[in-house]
Amino acid sequence: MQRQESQILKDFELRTTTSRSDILKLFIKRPFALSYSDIEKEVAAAYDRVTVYRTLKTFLDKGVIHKVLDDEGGLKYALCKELCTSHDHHHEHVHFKCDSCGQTSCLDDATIPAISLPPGFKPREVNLLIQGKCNKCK
Amino acid sequence: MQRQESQILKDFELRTTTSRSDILKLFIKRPFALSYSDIEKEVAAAYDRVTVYRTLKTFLDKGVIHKVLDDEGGLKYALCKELCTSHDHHHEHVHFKCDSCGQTSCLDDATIPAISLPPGFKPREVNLLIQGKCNKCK
DNA sequence: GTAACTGCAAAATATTTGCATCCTT
DNA sequence: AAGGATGCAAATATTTTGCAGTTAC
Repeated sequence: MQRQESQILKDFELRTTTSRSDILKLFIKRPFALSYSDIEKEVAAAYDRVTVYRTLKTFLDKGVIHKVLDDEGGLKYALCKELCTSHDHHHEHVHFKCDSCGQTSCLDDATIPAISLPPGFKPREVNLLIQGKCNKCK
Repeated sequence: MQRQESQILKDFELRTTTSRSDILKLFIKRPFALSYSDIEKEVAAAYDRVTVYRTLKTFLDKGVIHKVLDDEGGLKYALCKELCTSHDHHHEHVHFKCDSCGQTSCLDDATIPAISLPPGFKPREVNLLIQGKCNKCK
């Protein structure tokens, strides 16, 4: 069963406002990473640019969404999985960006094998971005 | 022996200009990834912003440097290894960003183990960003 | 000499901040 | 009621484009 927007907001101790609900709905509706401008385009009629910026920042701070690296340098964002709460976070992200359709999706199943680092290096977080052809565009 | 700037430019069939040489020197001098503004700061007195943008773009296009993902979303750049030429490119990048000193370095030795992708996905390029403490800051 | 490169000005984009007003709790 | 959230205006920051003058080959 899919979590409802309002429930998510409550879980993260955020006030329920229409802009937050609407932006959250976007993330639920689209199962891949969204950039700021993707979001802006969808809600521009309803909300101010600044509100979108601030909403995303709040979501990031609270851990509702996480950053997704993009090869172009622009950040994208995606919903954290059910498992993530403010206290318990996943720090391994595997994302796949399709060269054809341009969509970036989270590969929840793929785990990152241990990388042997040079002596003295201590990993805290790992981000893996794979680019290529996705299963729909091959 | 270290490659000279002018030799690198020749190798990539680029005209030798002072701005290109100077920016290339920066990359040689500093063995970690530089952001646009890192570079701008160093050469602002000598060259126009636009020249820096265009020089980086040219270097990227020709394969002299490659993009380095950054957790903040901003792009960084680093020299490609000796092995890379316009024709023969490495498509696996492992980078380590230190939480303390903020420096991002290429881990040339580390290779990325094969990731098992869902059926239908074909990888072309892989970028791995590890964040944590580097060997100097532990 | 000629195509490529650079600098300057300006346009186009992107992001942030201050403040008054409105809304959720 | 009170603090948080929003919208608007405007300040900043970032990146791109056009064009005329300069330079490497």
